[in-house]
Formats: sequence, structure tokens, C-alpha cells
Amino acid sequence: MSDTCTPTLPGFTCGLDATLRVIAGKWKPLILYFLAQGGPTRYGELRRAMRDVSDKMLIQQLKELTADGLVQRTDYKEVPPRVDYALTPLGESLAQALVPLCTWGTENLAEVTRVFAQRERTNGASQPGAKAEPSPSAQ
Amino acid sequence: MSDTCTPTLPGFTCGLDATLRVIAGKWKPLILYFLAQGGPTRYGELRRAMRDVSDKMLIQQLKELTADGLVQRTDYKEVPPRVDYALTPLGESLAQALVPLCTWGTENLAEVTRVFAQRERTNGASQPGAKAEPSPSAQ
DNA sequence: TTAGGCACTTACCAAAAGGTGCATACTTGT
DNA sequence: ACAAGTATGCACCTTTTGGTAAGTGCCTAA
Repeated sequence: MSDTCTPTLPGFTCGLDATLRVIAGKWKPLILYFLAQGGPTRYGELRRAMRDVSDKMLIQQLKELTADGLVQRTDYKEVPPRVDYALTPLGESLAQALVPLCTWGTENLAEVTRVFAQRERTNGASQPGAKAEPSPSAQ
Repeated sequence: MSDTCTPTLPGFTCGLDATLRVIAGKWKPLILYFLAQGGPTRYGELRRAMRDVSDKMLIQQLKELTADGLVQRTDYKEVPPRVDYALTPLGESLAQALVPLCTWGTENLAEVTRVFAQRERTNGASQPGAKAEPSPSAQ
């Protein structure tokens, strides 16, 4: 890692820290991902595209991304509500910076998968009360 | 974002998702950051370098990173305990993938800083007791 | 008329993440 | 003898995060 991670910044330990705080949130990277793929996307589409996300969560994350200047919300003040979301230039640059992480995850998928299988095994084994969750529906 | 974010992977929505789950944790990116800077680092050094981290947290994150094969723990079985941590090749490749995020954070520091100041202002504004009771006995 | 889609909002809760502080076993410095 | 440092473990508690379910106002299709 080079010195692009300049320490002692205003509120962050380094640029990496700052970035990670911006994209912190279960669905934000995914939202960025979807928006980076196609152009402006309507709320409902996004909602259906990202399975397992609730309205509350999606709206919340979109609001933050919007407030943070990463996505732009367009509200066509129409009769049945119509709103769409798109990346701002800032959002697009961030999406670009995420590409290497996508790549890393994809290239090292085997290891990562193994690692997570391991984690689950370890967690399950150390539970004294050992309660068997029937179907912990994707998280 | 290109198609390095191949959807429909084993347990993840995309490579990005996988990566982010690996580095999830308040101190992990920072640990990676420090280890990427210099070579093997002793526990105590790391501890002092990252101010505001507790033993519990640092140990916990180091354990996970070790279990995940990103860092290597070396225990010289000595009289006063001596242990050091270093990045594995996998850890180093991940650190490399993090560089663009460091860069993005640094380059867009002004915007990011503004954004966070904004967030705090927004949060702080709803704090005064002038509002309705938000149930003080939170769980 | 009733059902349903749209883009949200709200109240309430459970789980996870993180933090504090004390304990360990052993050694060195004072 | 006693404090301090070494790398960690453990119990307990608070904060943050995420999830569920319901409701809002408006409009259209059946």
C-alpha cells in the first residue's frame, strides 16, 4: 500500500478509513453496483433487483447516498409517484475505485468461500446452547 | 463498474460483496494498512500504533484476519510472550486492492469531510429535548 | 367497490458489533 | 515485595444496525 493512505487527516485515520465510512451499510455497495451497471433506475426496479432488501433499508441507504452526494434522486412530480436514482460523478468515481475489490473478490472466490465456510463451522461448534436455526434466510 | 462483479456467486451477490464481508470490522482495514506499511509487527506495537483500539477488539480482529488467511501470526514461544503479525500473500493482494479506495478517500477528502460534518449536524439537530420522547429506556 | 401498485414512513424489536474492565501466568526492573 | 509489561481470555453491558409489519395518500385496473 502506498502513501495514498496519508495518516492524520481531519476526522479519519486515512483515506481508506474515510472511504469505508462512506460505503458502510449493508446495501450501499450493492446499490452503487446496480446503479453503475445501467443508467437511472426507478425505486421499484432497484427494490426488485436486490432481493431480500426491505423498503426501510433501501430507502434509508438511498437517502444517505443521496445526502452524501453519491447518487442523485430525481422526483418527477407525477400522479402515481415516480422517482429515479442515478450516480453522480462522485458516485461514479467511487464505483470505479470499487472495481479492484470486485476483482479481488472474484479472483479469490475460492479462498473467500472456504474462509466463510470455516467461520460458520467455528461459530456453530462453539455454541453451548446449540440451537438449530431451521432456515436463517440469507443475510 | 465492469463485470468483475459477476452476480450469482455461491454465497455472495458479487465479488465486491465477498470482499467487503472479509474486511468488515471496525479495525481490519486499518490493521491491513499498518501491516502493509512495514513488515512483521508485534502485537504491542500495533496496539500502540492504532490509538483508541481496545485489546479485545484488536485481538478479535487479528484472530479473524488470521483465520481468514490474510495475516500470519508467529508465536515465538518465549518467556515474556512474543508474537508478531504479518500479511500473507493473500493479505497483500487485498491490501493492493484497497489502494484505490485510499486514493479515492484522499482525493475526495474535501467532499467526504463536508458530508460527515453534514451528517453530524443532521443528527445533532434532532437531539434537543424539544422533540417528542424517544423512549429513554432503550434496549 | 375493492384490490393493488407506487414511493415512501413509522413504531417496535432482535441481533450484532463494539467497549470496559478484570484476570491470567510469567518475568524483569526497582 | 511490588509494579509494570507481555499477549490474551472472559463477562457484562451499551450502541448501532438491520428487520418486520403496518400505515399513508394517491391513482388505475377489474
